[in-house]
Parts: sequence; structure tokens; C-alpha cells
Amino acid sequence: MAAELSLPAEEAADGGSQQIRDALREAIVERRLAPGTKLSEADVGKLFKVSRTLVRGALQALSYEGLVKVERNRGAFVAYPSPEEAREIFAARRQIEPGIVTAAARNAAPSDIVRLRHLLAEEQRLTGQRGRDARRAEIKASGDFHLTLAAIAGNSIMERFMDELVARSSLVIALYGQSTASSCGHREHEEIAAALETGDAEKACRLMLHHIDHIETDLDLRPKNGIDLREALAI
Amino acid sequence: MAAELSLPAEEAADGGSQQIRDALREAIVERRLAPGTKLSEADVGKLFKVSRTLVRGALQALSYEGLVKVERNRGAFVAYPSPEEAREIFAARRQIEPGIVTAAARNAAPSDIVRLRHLLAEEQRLTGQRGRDARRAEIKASGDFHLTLAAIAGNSIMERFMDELVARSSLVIALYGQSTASSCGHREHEEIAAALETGDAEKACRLMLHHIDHIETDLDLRPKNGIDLREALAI
DNA sequence: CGTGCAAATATTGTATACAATAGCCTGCAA
DNA sequence: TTGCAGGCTATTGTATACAATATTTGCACG
Repeated sequence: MAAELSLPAEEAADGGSQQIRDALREAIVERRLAPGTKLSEADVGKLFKVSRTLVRGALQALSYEGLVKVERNRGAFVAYPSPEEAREIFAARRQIEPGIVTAAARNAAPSDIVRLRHLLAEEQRLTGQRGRDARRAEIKASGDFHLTLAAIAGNSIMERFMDELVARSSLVIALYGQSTASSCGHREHEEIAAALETGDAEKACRLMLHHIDHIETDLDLRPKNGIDLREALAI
Repeated sequence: MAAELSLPAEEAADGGSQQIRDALREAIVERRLAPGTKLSEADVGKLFKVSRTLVRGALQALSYEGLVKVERNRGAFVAYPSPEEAREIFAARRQIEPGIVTAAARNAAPSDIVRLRHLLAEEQRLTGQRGRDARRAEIKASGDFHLTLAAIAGNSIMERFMDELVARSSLVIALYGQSTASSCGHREHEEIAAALETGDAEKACRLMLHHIDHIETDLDLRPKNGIDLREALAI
């Protein structure tokens, strides 16, 4: 019933709850777990061979970043963002990302540019491939571009905000994206990186805003009513 | 040992953990709980007459918004933001709040302006009073001004981000604020509200940035070494 | 055949019990 | 007196047990 969830067995210094959180998060962001999927505490616990206590902690954590919706006495579900939420997510990105790229343009060291270039190359490579796994990896790489920008910008708080927004965007695209093409225009990422390389913050900013617009334009934020039905039964 | 924590007994629809979280949050933001204070699970549990389970949930939640620091096998402490963190918090606010006021200027209905005016009046009233309680209430009112702006802006995600930033700012001011005067220049809030009332988004934006600058200028972000010492022993 | 109630089942909410780790205190030796 | 060693206590980490709440199933009745 539950999708396959690899447990990487990589132990961090923090509690085992963190590992569950990370595994679930990755599965959600990479869209292996569909929005609306129920995450039963007992089931997840059995998968990871831990008690419900730890699972609860992980689910609660994920609910704080909006990836999981917990309903009292009903359980946890992979978030199923409404069109309204989707709009808010992208509105938030439009408010936040210009500041990020501006700061990134100011801070970027040559090594940062290299890092970005590597990401873009990887993304490019994956674009050429076929198959579900390649698509997943591409989704991840595409998100990582934005997250790397946030890291370069050098404000860990903003970075965390972006983390949440990118993850939730992935859910939204999974639900409302219509173009068969990749999640994000890869070409636009390249242009942004180029602007950053030349230190042209203003241009990078503008490109980023266009980029976000393009992503959102590709969404079909419904009149669909099939969604509501499904939401009613799944959530 | 622990400061007095009122439990308002107001039951929300959500779990009892939420009430503990809210009570602790309020105590931290209003500076009744000093940064660095240890929050023992057993002690807090006894205060609220609940098991450690719920307390843990609350503490974990607070750690997600940066108000509490949880160290593995050591326990939870009221966050003790470093000067570096303080700078990041205000940098984030400078990146976020202009967008908020711009959106607020666009969205503000007359009733919103009324709400802001009420807040300002309350703030004004409290400024005139003396005593710790008045000071606490003033801190809260000052923060509420910024939060209300975020609410008016109409993006619940940005609102949550601001929630976190305002709360953490309160901690920073508690630690590094030096002016005996109130936390925030009250006068500046009034000017921002006035700009909003006339729909002058550009002006409101500019005033907000100045306002944030003023708050940060009032901080003494150390060469102090007493802080490090205290941090070493308390955290 | 459909509807509504009721017991049964399953799942979550909370508390408690047990395990593991950290910090402290005592006592001994140099 | 100082420094270290060892166990001792206190606190957190995790698992389990019990309680409360939803959901489902089955049956009776219209």
C-alpha cells in the first residue's frame, strides 16, 4: 500500500526521527508519494522499524513545513495544496527570490559559480534521459538550483524559507503542472546563472521573476472539480 | 526556578500540546523567559500537568521556529541568538517586509486601517505607562503591528514567516537592545500606517526599511565577551 | 434495496515505563 | 589542595500500554 521508501541507514548525530523525516520528505518532494496519500503512523513505523513515537515526530515536523497535513484524530496525509495555496506559494517566491538572487549576485565567489554550473550540467544531462528515475532526479536538480542560490545568498533563515517553498512548489507542480516538459525551464536557469556570473544583479532579478512566472503559467489552477472530489475522499 | 507561566485553560480544537506551545511561545516573546533558560521536560510537564510527551511536542515545535534550541541528550533551552543570527534575522526582515507593506498597501481595506489604528492607539497608551507588565504589553503590541501588516498583505505563508521573524526579533532585542526606550520606535509605526492609508506603497516601503534599520541600530551586537561566557555556561 | 443505528475494529492521542546518555559528586591518591 | 576515577543521579530518547476518537461492518427495519 505504501510506496517503496528506502531507508539510507546513514546515521546522523541527531535522533532517528530525523532520518524518517528526511526519507519521507525526499519521497514527497520527488513525488514518489502522491499528494493525499495517507501516512499511517503504524505503517510508517513498521517500514522503518521504529515506534510510532518517532514517526509522529517526523510527521509533525513535516507538517510544519507544509508537506504533510495532520488532522486531529484522523491522521497524516501528504499535503494536497489547494489552488489558493499554490498561488500563495508562488506569490511568496516572487517576493523572496528577487532578494535572494540580489544577495547571491553580491556574495557569489568563483567556487559558487562552479557549483551552479555543475548543477546545471547535471540538470541538462538528465533532461536528455528518459524514465521515471531520470525525471525524479531532474525535479530534484531543478529545485536544487534555487536552493543553491539561497545558500550562496548566505542567509540561513532565508535558505530555510526557500527550502520550504521549493518543496511545496514540487507538490503543486505534481498536482497542477500540465506541460509534459520538465518542471522548470532549464534554459532559464542557465540565463540566471550567466547573469550572476557577470554580477548583473538587476538582470538576474528580472530573469528570476520571469522564470517564476513561467512556472506558474504552466500550472492549470483549475476550474477542475475532479480535484475537489478527490480531496473530499482522500483528505 | 521556572518563571510563572499562566495556562489560560482556553481549549482549542487541537491537541493540548498546542496550548503548551502557545503559552511557552508567549512567555518567550514577552521576555518572561530569559534566553538561555533551560526548559526541562519534566518541569514544564508538571507546570501544565501533562506528560512529557506533550511537552516534547511543544518544545520541538518551538525549535522549528527558532525560539527554542534543543540539544540532543541535553535538553531544550530558550534560544540565545548569536550576533550572527541576529544579523540574519534583520537581513531577512529587510528582504521580506518591503514586499509585505507593498502588498498590504495594495490590499488594505478601510477596516484594516481601523485595525492598525487601534493597535497604534494601544501601543501609544502603553508607552505612557510604567512597569514590567506595561512594557511586556508594549513589546507585544509593537510586534503585532508588523504581524497585522503581514495579515493584511494576505499571504498566509508570508504571514507565518513574519511570525517567526518577529518572535525571534524579540529575543534579539532582549539580548542586545540597549536603548531603555521601547522596543520599536512607535512614531515610525504611525508614519507607516499613514503612508498605507494614503495608499503610498513606495513611501511605506521606504519607511519600513528605515524602521528596521533603526531597530537594528539600537542593538549592541557585541564585541562584548561577557556574552560568550554566559553563552558557554547557559547554553 | 436502501437507510440508519450499533457494535466492532482500527487509528490516533496521551501517559507511563524502560533504556541510554550526560553531568555531578564523592573519594582517593599524588 | 588539586586532579582524576568511578559510580550515582538526573534528564533525555525510545518504546510500549492504555484511553479516546473515528471508521467500518453488519444487521434490523422501513
